[in-house]
Amino acid sequence: MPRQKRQPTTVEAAIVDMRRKISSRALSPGSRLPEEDLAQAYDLPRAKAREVLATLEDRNLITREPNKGAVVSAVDMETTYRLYEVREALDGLAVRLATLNTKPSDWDDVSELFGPSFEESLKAGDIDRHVEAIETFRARITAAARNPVLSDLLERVYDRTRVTIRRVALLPGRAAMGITQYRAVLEAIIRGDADAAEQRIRELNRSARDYIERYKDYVL
Amino acid sequence: MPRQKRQPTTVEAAIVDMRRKISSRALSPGSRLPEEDLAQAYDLPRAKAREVLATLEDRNLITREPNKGAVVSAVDMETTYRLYEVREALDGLAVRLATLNTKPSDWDDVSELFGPSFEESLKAGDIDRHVEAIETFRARITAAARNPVLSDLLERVYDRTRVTIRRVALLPGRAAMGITQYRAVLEAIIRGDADAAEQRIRELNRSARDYIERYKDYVL
DNA sequence: CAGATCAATCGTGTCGACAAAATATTGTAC
DNA sequence: GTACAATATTTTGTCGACACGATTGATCTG
Repeated sequence: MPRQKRQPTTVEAAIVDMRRKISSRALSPGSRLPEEDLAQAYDLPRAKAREVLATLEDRNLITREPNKGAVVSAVDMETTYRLYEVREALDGLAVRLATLNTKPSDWDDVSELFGPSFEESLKAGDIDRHVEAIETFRARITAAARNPVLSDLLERVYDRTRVTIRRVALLPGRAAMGITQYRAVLEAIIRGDADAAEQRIRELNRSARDYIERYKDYVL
Repeated sequence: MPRQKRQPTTVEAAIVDMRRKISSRALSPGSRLPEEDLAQAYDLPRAKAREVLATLEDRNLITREPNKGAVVSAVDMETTYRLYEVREALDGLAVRLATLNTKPSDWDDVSELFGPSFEESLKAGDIDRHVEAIETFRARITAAARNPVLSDLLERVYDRTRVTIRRVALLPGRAAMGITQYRAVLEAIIRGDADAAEQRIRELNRSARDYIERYKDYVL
């Protein structure tokens, strides 16, 4: 159950926060989510807490059963595989659009982020920092794509893969490989080569998916 | 407001039906959707009617304002354009997967549907039949792709383009062009050429989008 | 007649209460 | 101690009532 917080008070804010909590595993699969707890946590009336739950259910983040309540969904291997199939296509489009919509200097700060400090945080075992850099890059790509429909769908997919991403980053060799691949994507974007950029992020997703399949016992 | 129907009684059924009503313009943009009307129409308590509204809002089919209520959203040109950008990528993936997952004989019935009767229904001005054939084809593709995540996202996109599709089919020359293009897609699928099939449905979507842009005053 | 003010109405927002179902706990018998 | 039955508790489901905001229409005034 989420902890107290007296600020949000709106259904939208509660949904955003719950998505974050679920996709980051601050709430783990199987956790129960009583309406009353939600209502208290976000200072909402129970009717609105139910709206939040209905929305989360429609986003496939929780399942609800009549007279039993809501529990956080687990993501199985099959679904993860399907999520990555879709991600490959959507990320590809996002990167393509981002390349077409930006000029090289727009990526100066990301280049900085992907410089030596990218390896350092990894060597220091700071996975949080590593993942955060990647999330920043992806957020920038999504924004640069300037397609709200795409952003919306990608967020729905990310919400269901975020935890897996984190675990994949811990697998032997994966993070180092990721660094190389993300830099390759960024290089193509800066170079203005949309085809190459799309191709490279597709490869990146495929290789992440391969890792997940190979190490599924540790990741899921 | 939706008319009475004493069967569904479940939130899920109400959502499906409302999605259909909105995307088919049985409910036009700007229509108001009072909670009480929804509740009566589907024989639901008001609390569950609110869950339906919350879900429809999250799917971008309606907008709600505090103390005012819900109205059916209009889809503007900009959004339509973005929807088609995403469709191109998702349809491409769906067709690719469908090609890989099927054998030629799986498409016998669709071939029948896309035979001479395809032109006949158009010549007879039977747009409903024409559009229905296309929807059947797309449903088959989605099912053959065997990716629930993809199906889910595509439905969300279709819900927001369905009306436009219908109107595009009425534009001069578009339907005839569509017939050729859909047949080309089907041919590539049957031939087992996933690359060609994906390329062709992407072209199809692009050309539909071009039509929409050219005739936007009549379509939106 | 224009414009402001007020009243009535409609629909949402919120609360409280309780029924109904599922689950957990306790009690009892063997 | 186990198995089963009865009971208590928890949580969802539903209803009714009413406050509040927004909108509409009527009335009054200059």
